Amino acid sequence: MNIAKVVVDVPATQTNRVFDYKIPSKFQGSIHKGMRVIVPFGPRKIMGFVLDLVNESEFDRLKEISDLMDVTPVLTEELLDLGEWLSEETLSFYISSFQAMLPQVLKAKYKKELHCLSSDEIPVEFKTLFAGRDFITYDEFVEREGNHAKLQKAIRDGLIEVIYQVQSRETIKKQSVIRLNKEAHLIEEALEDLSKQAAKQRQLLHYLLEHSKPINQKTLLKKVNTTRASLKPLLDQGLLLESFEEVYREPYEKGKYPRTSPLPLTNQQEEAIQPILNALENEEHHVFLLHGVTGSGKTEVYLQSIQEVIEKGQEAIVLVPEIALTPQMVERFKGRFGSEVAVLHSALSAGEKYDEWRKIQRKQVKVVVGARSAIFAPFENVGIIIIDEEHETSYKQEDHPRYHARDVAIYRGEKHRCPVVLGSATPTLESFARAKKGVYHLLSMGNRMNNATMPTVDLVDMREELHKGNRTMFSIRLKEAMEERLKKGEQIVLFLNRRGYSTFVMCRDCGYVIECPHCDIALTYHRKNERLKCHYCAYEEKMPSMCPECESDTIRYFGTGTQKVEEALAELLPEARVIRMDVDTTRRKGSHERLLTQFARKEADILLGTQMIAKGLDFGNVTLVGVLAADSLLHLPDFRASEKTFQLLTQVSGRAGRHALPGEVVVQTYTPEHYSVQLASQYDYEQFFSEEMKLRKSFQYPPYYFLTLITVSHVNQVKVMEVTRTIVQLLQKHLSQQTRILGPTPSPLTRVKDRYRFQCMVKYKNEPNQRKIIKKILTYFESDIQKNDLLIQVDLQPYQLM
DNA sequence: AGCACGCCGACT
DNA sequence: GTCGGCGTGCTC
Repeated sequence: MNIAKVVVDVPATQTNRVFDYKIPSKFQGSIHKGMRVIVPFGPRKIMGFVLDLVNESEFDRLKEISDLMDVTPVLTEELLDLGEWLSEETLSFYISSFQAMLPQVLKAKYKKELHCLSSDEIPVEFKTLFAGRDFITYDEFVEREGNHAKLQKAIRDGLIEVIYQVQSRETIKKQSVIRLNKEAHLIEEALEDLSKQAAKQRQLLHYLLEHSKPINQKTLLKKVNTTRASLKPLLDQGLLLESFEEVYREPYEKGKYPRTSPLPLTNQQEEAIQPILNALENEEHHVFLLHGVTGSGKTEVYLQSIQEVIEKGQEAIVLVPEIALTPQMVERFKGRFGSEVAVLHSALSAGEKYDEWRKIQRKQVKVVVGARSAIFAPFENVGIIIIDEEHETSYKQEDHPRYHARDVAIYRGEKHRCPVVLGSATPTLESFARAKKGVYHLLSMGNRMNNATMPTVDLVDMREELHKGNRTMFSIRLKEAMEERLKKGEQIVLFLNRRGYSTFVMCRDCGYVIECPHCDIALTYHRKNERLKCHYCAYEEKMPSMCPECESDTIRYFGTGTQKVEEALAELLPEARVIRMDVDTTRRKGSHERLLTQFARKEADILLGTQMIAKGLDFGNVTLVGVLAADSLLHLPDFRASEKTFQLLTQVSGRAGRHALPGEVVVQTYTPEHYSVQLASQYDYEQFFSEEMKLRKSFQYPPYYFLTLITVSHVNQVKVMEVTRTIVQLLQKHLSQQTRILGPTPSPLTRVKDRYRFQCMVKYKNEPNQRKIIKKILTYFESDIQKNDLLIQVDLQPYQLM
C-alpha cells in the first residue's frame, strides 16, 4: 500500500473528490485510514483526510504526502463511511461532513510565511520589513507593504521563499509531576549534606521518601506548604526529576456527584424497558419510540438500559437537546456511571470538548451524553443510542452538512445492530406516525411517577382581560395564583416565549417601525446599552429619541421581553424574589447552573425565563407554572407552528407538581379555542396527533409528504427571481407528475444582509432521483455561483422554514 | 478556496 | 515594450 486516497480541505464542487498521493517510505506502516495528513495541493500545502490506502493510481504524476498530522486515526472506518453517506444524503462536500464529526480544534489552520533567503541582495523596502527576522507572515506583508509585483519578482529571483504552514489547533494540557531521581539511600545521604537552613528542601525530600510515588507538583507544594523556589535546587541537583504528563481538562469536578443506584422500576417502566433489553440481548436493531408523559420516569429507563449495555462491554450514546443539558441532567448520568461518562456540549471550551472527545476515542469512557454532534462519538462497539426529547428542533443542524441527528442515529444503529430509543412526551408527528405504522416500536408510559397527577391547566382568555380593563401582561387569575403561592412559600415558574415577541420599536404617532437597513426585519431593542440590534446581521444603532419619520418623541419599544416582565412583576408583586433566566443572564460560564441552584435553594420565589426553563427542570416546591403568551409561536409562517405550540405548552406544564405537592398551570392566550392550546391543556396527545394529521394530509405536509426547500439569494432581486423560476421549471420537467413544486415565492425573510431571498418548495412522496436532479441543477448554475456570488441552498427535510 | 496563467488596455 | 487589471481553469 503505497498510495493514499485523500479528501482535501477545500470545500468546493470541483475538489469534492479524492486525490491520490504517494506515501513516502518513511510513513509506510504508520499511515492509516482516517488520519489527517498534510499534502501539497497546487502551489500550497493543505490538510486532508486519508480515506483509503491502495497500490495503484490512474494518475501518473503523483505528489508525495508531506506529513502526518495524527499518530492514530481521528475517524474510524465506520465514521469514514458515515461521512460519505452524510455528504450524499445532505448534498454537502465530503470535507464538511468529516469536519462536522470532529472537535473544532482538529480543524487545520493555515499560515503563509515569507522566508528571507538572502538578506544581502534583498531590496531595501523588504529589508526594513524583515528587520533582521528570518521570516514574516504573509498577513504582515499585506498590511505593511502590499506590493505584490515586487514580492513576485523577489520570489522569482530566489530571494524570498513562500512557505505554507499547516497546523492543528489542538493543545494537550500537561501537568508537572515530581519524583525521586536517585535511590533512597542516596537521597538519605544528600539529606545530610543539605544546609541547615534548607528546611523546606528537607521536608520535600522527606515527603517523597515517605510516599515514594510520583506526585503532582501542585499537590506536593501544597502538602509541604512551600513554593517552587525550594523545589528548584533539588531538581537542579538531580535529586528530583520533573516530568510533564498529560491531563484532561475536567469541566465537571471529579467525585462531585454522589453515586446513585438503579431505582426499582414501576410496572409501566418495566413494560417499556423489556423490549429494549430484548433487543440488546439479541443484538437487534430496532427503533423504539418511548412516548412517556412528563415526569413518567423516562430517564431511569435510559439509565438501566445503558447499565445493561455497559455490562455487555458495549458503549452508549445519549443525545439531549443543548438547552436541556443542564447540570441536573449531567448529574443523573455522572451519578450513575461516574467517570465512565463523557459530556459534550457547547458550553465547554474548545479544549474541554477536545479532552472529552479523546476520552471517547481512547475508549476510557463507556457513555457519552451530549448535544447533536455527539452522535458522531468515535465509539466502535455501540450498544445503544438514545435521543431524549426527540421532537427538539435543535437536532437538525442548520448549516452544512444539514443533517438530522435522528437520521444519523438510525444509520449508526443499523451498522452496529443496536437499538435506537427516541424519547418524548410529545413526539414529532413523523415519529409517532412511523410508530403507529409499525416502522418504529412504540413504548408508552402514560402515568407520572409517585402517583403524581398532571397539573390542572387553566386557560385564560387575554382578550377578555382586556375587555375587563386589565392592560397588564398578567391576568387576574395568574396574579391571584401567584399571590397564593407566595403566601404559602411555594415556588413559581413563569414562562415567556421570546420568539415572535421580540421588542421592536414603533412610533405611537405615525406607526413607523424601525427596521434594519440591510434585512427585512424590525430591529430589536436592547435595554442594556440602549441600542437597536438586528438579529440576522451585525447591524446596530443607537435608540433614537424621536421618530426618524415624523419627529414625534412618542417613539417606544413594544413587545414583551423577559426584562419587561421582570419590571412589571416588581410592580405587581414587590415582595417576590425573582430570578430571570434568558440569554442575557446566562451568557457567562456557570451562571446557568448558579441561577438554578439558587432557585433550588429557595432563594427566590419566581423563576422567570424563556425556552431554557421549559425542559428537564425538576423542582419539588414548584406548584404553579404561568405561561404568559401561549400563542406567540402559533402565527409564525411554519407548518409546524401548532405542533411546536402543543409541545411547548406540554413541556412547560410538566414543570409543576412533579412530587408530593399538586401543581397548577395558568396559560394566558389570545386564542383559547385553538385545538393545540385546548388539547395541550387536556394533555391529549393522541387527539392532537389525529387532528394535526388531518391538516397535514389536506395541506400535503409531512409526514404525508417529504419536503425539500431550495432558497436562492443574491443582491439583485430580478436575478433571484429568474434563477428561482428556472429551478422550478427544471424541477417540474424532471421530477414525477405527482410531485408538487411550489414557488418561486419570496422567503419569509425576503432580505438578509442586503441579499434578496426567494425560495421554492418540493412536496413529494417518492423521488428516488431527486438528489441527482438537484445536483445537476446546481452544476447548471455553477458558474453563476462561482463568479456572481449567487447562493443556492438546498435543505432536504427542512425544520426551519425561515 | 487559492493561485497561476494569459489576455487586453494604459502607461513609461 | 512593460505593468497590472481580472476572467479561466486546475489542483493528485
